[in-house]
Amino acid sequence: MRISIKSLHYFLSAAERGSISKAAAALNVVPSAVANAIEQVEAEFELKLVQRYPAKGIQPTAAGKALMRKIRHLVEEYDTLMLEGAELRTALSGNLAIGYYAPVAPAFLPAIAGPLVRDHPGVSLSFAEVDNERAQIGLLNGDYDLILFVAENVRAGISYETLIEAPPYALLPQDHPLASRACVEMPDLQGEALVLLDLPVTNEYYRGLIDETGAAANIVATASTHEMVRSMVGAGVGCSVLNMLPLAPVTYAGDAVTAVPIRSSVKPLKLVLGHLGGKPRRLLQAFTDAALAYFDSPDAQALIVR
Amino acid sequence: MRISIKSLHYFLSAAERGSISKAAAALNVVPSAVANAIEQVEAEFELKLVQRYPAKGIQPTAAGKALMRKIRHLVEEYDTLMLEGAELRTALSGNLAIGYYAPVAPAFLPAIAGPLVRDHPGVSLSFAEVDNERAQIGLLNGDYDLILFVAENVRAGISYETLIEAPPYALLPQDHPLASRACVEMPDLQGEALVLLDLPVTNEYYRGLIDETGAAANIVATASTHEMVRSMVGAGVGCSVLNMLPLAPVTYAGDAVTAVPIRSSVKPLKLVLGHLGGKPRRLLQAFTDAALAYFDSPDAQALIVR
DNA sequence: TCATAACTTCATTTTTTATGATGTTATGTC
DNA sequence: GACATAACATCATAAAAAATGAAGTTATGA
Repeated sequence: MRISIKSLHYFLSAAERGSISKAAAALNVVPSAVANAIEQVEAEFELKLVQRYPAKGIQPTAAGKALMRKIRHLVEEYDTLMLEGAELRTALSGNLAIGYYAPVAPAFLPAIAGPLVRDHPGVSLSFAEVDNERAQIGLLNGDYDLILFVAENVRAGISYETLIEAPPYALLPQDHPLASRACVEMPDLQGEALVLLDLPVTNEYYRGLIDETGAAANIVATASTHEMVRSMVGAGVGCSVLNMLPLAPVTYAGDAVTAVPIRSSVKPLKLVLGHLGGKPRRLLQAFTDAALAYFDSPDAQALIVR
Repeated sequence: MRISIKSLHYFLSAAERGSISKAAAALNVVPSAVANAIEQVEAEFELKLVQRYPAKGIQPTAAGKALMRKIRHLVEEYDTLMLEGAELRTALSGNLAIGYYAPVAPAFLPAIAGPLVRDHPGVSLSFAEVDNERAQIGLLNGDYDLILFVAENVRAGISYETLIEAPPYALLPQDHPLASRACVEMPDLQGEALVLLDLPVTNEYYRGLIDETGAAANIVATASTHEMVRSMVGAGVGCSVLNMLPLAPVTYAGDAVTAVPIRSSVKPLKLVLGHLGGKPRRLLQAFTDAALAYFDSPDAQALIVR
């Protein structure tokens, strides 16, 4: 790595123009700087690359011409890299890798992603559905540009913006006695058959909530996907406690379910957008802005129960 | 051209290893130099490219990984250039462009070129038959690596090695009265019909020689190719004065011709190998060596008449 | 002959890069 | 839980590289 790309560029510039001084003027440096670069390149390759004509200019030799082609190629590659780097930052294009832990994400991510990819040709998004831990690990080791996750046990080095705070709600079969209530409290669920979501963050969270009922919980089923829990409730297997609400009023099985807010002292879950801080790519910024705007709009209120 | 390829290389090295200190050890520099390069690259692209873990190492971000691929490509291109440059100098391969002004060149160039291309795969030679001026101009402006020409009016900047000195000889039809002589002098040709070679260097040269005959020359024909002159002589059109001799004893027309040395004060023509000085490519050096060896061997004596 | 336009050389200044010392942060061992 | 270790961070300083500017040299052309 003895010779700099700058010297190669100076050499090329002078060889192309057949003049050290013309090149120097074009490069905004003094001629001796260019002359120096030429000598440097010749010394590096140990070849005579230009013939000098004291008062007339210079002329590349046959070997010089052969090298010019190769150097021109390298310099173009360099310029391309710089351009691509600038684009990575400034252009709304390229791929954005997003990892998410948000069981109802299909209810809102399309609304955020849709306009972005529609308005900006060249933009592509990769979504990976993972658990809360994997999302954070993936962000930290460069698998994702951005993660959507729950702000519990946030790792050092991850910054985040809150998208929405989702308080727990009771999910009930439509014909359940409590379904017509405007609001319930945890003790109301005492003795009810419960179907719980069993995922890394959620199980701790729901256990804490269940403790408020005051008696041993009657957990009849757990499931690792949100929709399975919902469909269980729809089929009358039991009631559930969840935080975010899909927009569809019926389950996959076609049953209607009802969400009723829970009055509780247990804190809401915070759905956040995590990133690494520092200068973000423009595409990342655009996605972040779109997500924040979405969750700031009334549309997003349909995702929670209050 | 703000960021050097060295910094990019340092960045890449560290990002690939996930460690600044490991990279520094591999690059034989101090870790802070590598840390500096990373900051430089991040500043240049205005992007966060690596996540730093104080006591553990570093981890490229998604944007960092995207750039690593591009930088790796550039660094490889750079290494390739350096290698190609080294090869251009050291390897016996590539193309050598040769310009020549030597009417009997077909009699000896194949003997020089043949072994070279046979023994070294990857070597190719381009021969251009041009006049003495064009050969020199072509060397000076990089069209040829090497020229074979006559050392008359040699331009500044061209160095040369003498291959052979060719004294003038008389070319006679086989049945000419002078053909049996061991040696002639210019006055012997007085009154003879003459066929002369008319080319930039040669016409001046032969005029000077003809002046020695002492009387007005009887020039019955001139031609711009050596073989045309020879064939004219073979057909009995007249005698000629030439310097170099093809190995074939007969002309294209099938006639036998005889060469008889001329005792004269006019200096022989010097056939030389011209180049630009400075560090030559190895292929150029190899060709030069082969040419010098050939003209040093007894074979070459058959090309002149003494 | 002289002015001009190029290249060369070289001492000096400026900028960039590398070093080395010191501090901080996590890991793992006793 | 103290301590050794292995990383990265920071920063002043040293070393190296690049750029400048001032002569000097060599052709060209008026």
